Amino acid sequence: MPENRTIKKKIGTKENIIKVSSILFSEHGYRGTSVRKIASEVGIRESALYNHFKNKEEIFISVAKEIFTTPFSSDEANIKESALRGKSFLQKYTMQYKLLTFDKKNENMFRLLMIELFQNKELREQFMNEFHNDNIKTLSEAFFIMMQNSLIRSADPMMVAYEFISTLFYIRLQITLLRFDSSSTTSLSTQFEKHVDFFWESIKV
Amino acid sequence: MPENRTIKKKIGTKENIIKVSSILFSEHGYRGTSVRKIASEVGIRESALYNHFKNKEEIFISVAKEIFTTPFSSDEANIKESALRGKSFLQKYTMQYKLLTFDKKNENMFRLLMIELFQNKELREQFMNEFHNDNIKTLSEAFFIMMQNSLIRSADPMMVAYEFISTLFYIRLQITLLRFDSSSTTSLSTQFEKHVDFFWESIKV
DNA sequence: ATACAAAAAGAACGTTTGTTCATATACTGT
DNA sequence: ACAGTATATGAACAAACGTTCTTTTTGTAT
Repeated sequence: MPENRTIKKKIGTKENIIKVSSILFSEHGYRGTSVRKIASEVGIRESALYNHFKNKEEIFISVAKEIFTTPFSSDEANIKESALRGKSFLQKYTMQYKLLTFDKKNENMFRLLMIELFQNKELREQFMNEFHNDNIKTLSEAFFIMMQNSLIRSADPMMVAYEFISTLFYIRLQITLLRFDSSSTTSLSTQFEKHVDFFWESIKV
Repeated sequence: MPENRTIKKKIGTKENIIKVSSILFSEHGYRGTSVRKIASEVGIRESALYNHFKNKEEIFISVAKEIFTTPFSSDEANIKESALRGKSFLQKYTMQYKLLTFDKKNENMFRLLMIELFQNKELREQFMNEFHNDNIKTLSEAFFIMMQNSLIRSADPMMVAYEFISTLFYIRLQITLLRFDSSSTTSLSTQFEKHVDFFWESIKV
């Protein structure tokens, strides 16, 4: 059983299609990506695609599945403990967010999300629910704990979480935009840390 | 000379094309809008379009011009005075931003911007320059004045402006998303005001 | 080696796309 | 009323699109 032939050739065609498609979709969008382009990039004819997927939309669905499957905040259980550390919790959280921003795969998926957001109702709902609400939930819990322990001033935890996450999102969008044009992100890369500093000064008691 | 025939019929065809196109583009994007669809919506044949525009892209350019021509902050001169009023300046600024968010025309242009942002390099640059930097410039000036007059705590004015504008943007994006699906925005519509309140509490001295 | 299933190729299909061109109609100034 | 220009029409085009066939090749289990 020759597992992998030369270097890493014998990767399944189906996975290859998804991989190639995720790059193309995240660069040119759904409409801007033709099945012929996908096929040629995979190295097969377009008709061969249909041995693996029913149609183009099914390919997109397979790709889009990965948009929201981010292993973010793997340790939800011990939020209560880490939230007690106040600022360093925010720093850790932000660092994870920054990592996603610069991670090639997550970057592509974020770009795809932005491109198709207004073209795909399901994506819109997932953005509002999973992407937004999950983050708000996690953060507001942490802020609530900080308030209980008088680490930060009293306010609506959801509101504070909203304020915190919105800036993270905006930084991520700008960085993703710059990187799409291969522009320098040096002036923005420290924005994450500066945001935490500013925000902590804003809420600390 | 019969100026306007029945009600307001004799509006020029060219303006009509732009008007119709701006709606279609902002709903389905550039690729998702065909010249035939535009023509039929205007009430002419697709060939007649080419009497007014060289090609499809020229139509888009005419539409896209209106994205950044927002009569925002009409009174840039008296920023120094209004900034002295501290929080009420932020409230006024935010109210203008909120108005744009809910204004049908500006809403469409914002949506178009978001849809085409990753498909159009020129749009990306304009977003970073005009859309972002102009706002940062205006706001940072105001914050600088507030600091000079000890209305707010000392910090990098650009940084403070960035923090302030990023949340405005995020609220706008979410509202635009919800309104696109005709969903209720009641829970979000007060977010603008709450943001100003929270932010002022964060920076006031 | 043979048989069978999976995957790829090649050709073709019906649409839709943006655009062009020759022709017809409508409007405007003299 | 007439000429000239601007605008609309209808037909046609070449190219690209997603998809569906039939046929060939490949890989695998017996």
